Amino acid sequence: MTRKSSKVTIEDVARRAKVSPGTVSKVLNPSSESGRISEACSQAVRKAALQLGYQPNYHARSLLTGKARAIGVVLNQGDAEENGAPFWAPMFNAIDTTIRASGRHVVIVGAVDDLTDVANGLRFLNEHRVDALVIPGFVFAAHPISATMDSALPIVLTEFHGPTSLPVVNLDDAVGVVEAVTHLAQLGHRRLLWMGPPPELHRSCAVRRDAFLKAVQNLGLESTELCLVRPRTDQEQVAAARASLLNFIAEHSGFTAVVCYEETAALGAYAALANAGLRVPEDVSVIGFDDIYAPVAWPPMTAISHQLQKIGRVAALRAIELASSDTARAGFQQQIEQIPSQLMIRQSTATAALRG
Amino acid sequence: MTRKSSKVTIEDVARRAKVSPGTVSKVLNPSSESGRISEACSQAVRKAALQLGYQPNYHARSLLTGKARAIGVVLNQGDAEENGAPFWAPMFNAIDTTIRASGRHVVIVGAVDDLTDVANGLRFLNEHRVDALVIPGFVFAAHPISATMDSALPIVLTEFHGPTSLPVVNLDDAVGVVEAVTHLAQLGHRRLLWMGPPPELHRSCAVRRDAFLKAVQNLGLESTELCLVRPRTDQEQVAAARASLLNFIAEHSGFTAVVCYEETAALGAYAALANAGLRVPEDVSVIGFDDIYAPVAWPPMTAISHQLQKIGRVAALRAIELASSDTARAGFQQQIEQIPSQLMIRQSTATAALRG
DNA sequence: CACCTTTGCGAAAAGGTTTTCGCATAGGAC
DNA sequence: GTCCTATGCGAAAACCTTTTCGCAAAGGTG
Repeated sequence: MTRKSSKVTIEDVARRAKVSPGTVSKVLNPSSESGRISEACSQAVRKAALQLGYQPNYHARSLLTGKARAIGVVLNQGDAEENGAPFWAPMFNAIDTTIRASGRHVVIVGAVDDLTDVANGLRFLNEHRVDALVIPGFVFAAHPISATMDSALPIVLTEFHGPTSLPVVNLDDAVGVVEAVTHLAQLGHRRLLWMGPPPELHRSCAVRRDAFLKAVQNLGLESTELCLVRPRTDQEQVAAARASLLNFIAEHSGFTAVVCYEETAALGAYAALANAGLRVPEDVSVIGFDDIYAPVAWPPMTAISHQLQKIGRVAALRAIELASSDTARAGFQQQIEQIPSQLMIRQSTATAALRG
Repeated sequence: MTRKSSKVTIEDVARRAKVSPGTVSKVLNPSSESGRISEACSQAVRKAALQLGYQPNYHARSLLTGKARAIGVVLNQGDAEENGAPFWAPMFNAIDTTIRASGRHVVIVGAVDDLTDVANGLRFLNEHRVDALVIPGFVFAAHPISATMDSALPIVLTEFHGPTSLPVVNLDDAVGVVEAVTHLAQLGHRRLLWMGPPPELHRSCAVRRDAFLKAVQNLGLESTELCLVRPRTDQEQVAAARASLLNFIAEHSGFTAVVCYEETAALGAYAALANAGLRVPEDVSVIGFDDIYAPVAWPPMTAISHQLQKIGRVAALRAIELASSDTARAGFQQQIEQIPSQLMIRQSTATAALRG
């Protein structure tokens, strides 16, 4: 158990096992079929390596093979102000697990909205010679990747809706919304309320709202709409949604269920309904979107899941695939993967009350 | 703008600028004082590098210098079940920002509770020859680092309370609890309720509770205690806390404020109080701990911040420091940094009501 | 004019691994 | 006993950068 404190090289192992460095390499990387090794020799080498605590030098290997066996990931940290965007934690979780399961590792670069920072991160990833890249669409949209990146590097985009020939993994927002409306219809709800920011604000605002309106129409229901202002922080969003709905309730009535563009709006709805003396779900059912905060609301919130874990896993899988296929970049045909959003039914939805 | 698609080496640049590779290196890394370069030559090299889109090979450099200019980070992903522990997102955010600001990068390994996984990650980090390591205490406690890691590698622990000679960055749980009790006393509260798991469950359970009890005593207040069961998921914790408090209220009364071991308990308290017909904060004040969910509760929850960002930043700083000082490991004297938890006052605390 | 100093740049080694190529030895066949 | 083959292992090149050392040329001084 002699452990040389610092750097033990392949040569040290070779000396101890009384073989050549090349032989040690062959024993330790049985992949290459260039030359067989006797069992005795193999044993000796392995023993020496163990005794010396040998660990191959990652950089030497990567330098030679040209492969880093690493995948670069750019992550959206949101603003430093907000408490760190708990949003992408599940996604990173999935990416990391998937990539490490493939024997690779993750080199990560957090992207603040600051663009020079993004550029730095990308340059870094490129110098690192990672085998592939996973990039959130908003970063890609904002930064001219091609200028800094080796164009031969496989790239997978998440949540990107512009024109591109790169493989993309997107959330299909509409599926879950349709599920939600259907779920409400089955519970006997006839008059629904949509709460969300103006559709112009962002593509997803329009998509989710359109899906809602279309589903309502298809099922022969009625709907009203409450258009929200949208402050930046989560806390302000809750407060704004609450205030809006409270105003709205004072003048309108008749809806028995609310579907929200996002969770913070739904949390605001919880508060507004309580203040208006209405119970969730006995008087009004509420459905949120994203499914980060929903489980800890009371009652536990029925919500449409953003499927962050699934998106992360699929994106990582795609990246691994591209990284390993040497015939890579064969993908003339673009691959767009749509991950369906999914309704998670909890306890904020129930049979429609008879309200007028 | 001729961009050779793939690998352009320092030699290519040298050829184009009609100088030697060594000269190119000297121009591009002005750090080394071994030999001055004429302005004309410098210009030519820079131009050639730009035209070719040269980017130095990270692995070649690291192999030579023996330094990766990278810091390894092990992160607690919690169980795959839970939706990805939004908990550590702010901490990673801070670590990443700090490390990248120092010109290094982050090699990350997510630690599921699975120990063989941790071992793999650690081995990986070691092969990678990172310059320092940031490891959560629970991982360190569970895994015999010394066996796999080069012992010369600087390591910084976060949230570790066992005996060790390694530098540690911990949260000082007590400070915020004292602030919280003081805050309540100033608002006129005299009878407080503590809600938390049994103190034996975990060190932090005892520490926070003890701080609470001592503060109550010092300020001449009274307190009761509600001991909670603690299921694994956040959703179940909310439900359990709610049920417990609802029972408790039926038999006891007289407290005007609740201090909770964690946020999920506080969210449960919100729900229980509402169901019991008590308003927050008019009838009862509530204080939570961690400050992840607190901002989106309604009313926005006064909570003790776990200071994840600060812990991350300080740990990263310490790691960078150890990585750069070549005299490193000089630290005979252990450095324990205590980050004070901090009360974030929002709207779930108010002047004490007159309840009996 | 000769010699010395300074300045600018090239040559080459080092760093640790992988892999190809070729050599040597052992075993079998005739 | 000789020749051939198969098998096991060593030598050395290649990967790309950094850095030391030394050389050469230019400029200044005696």
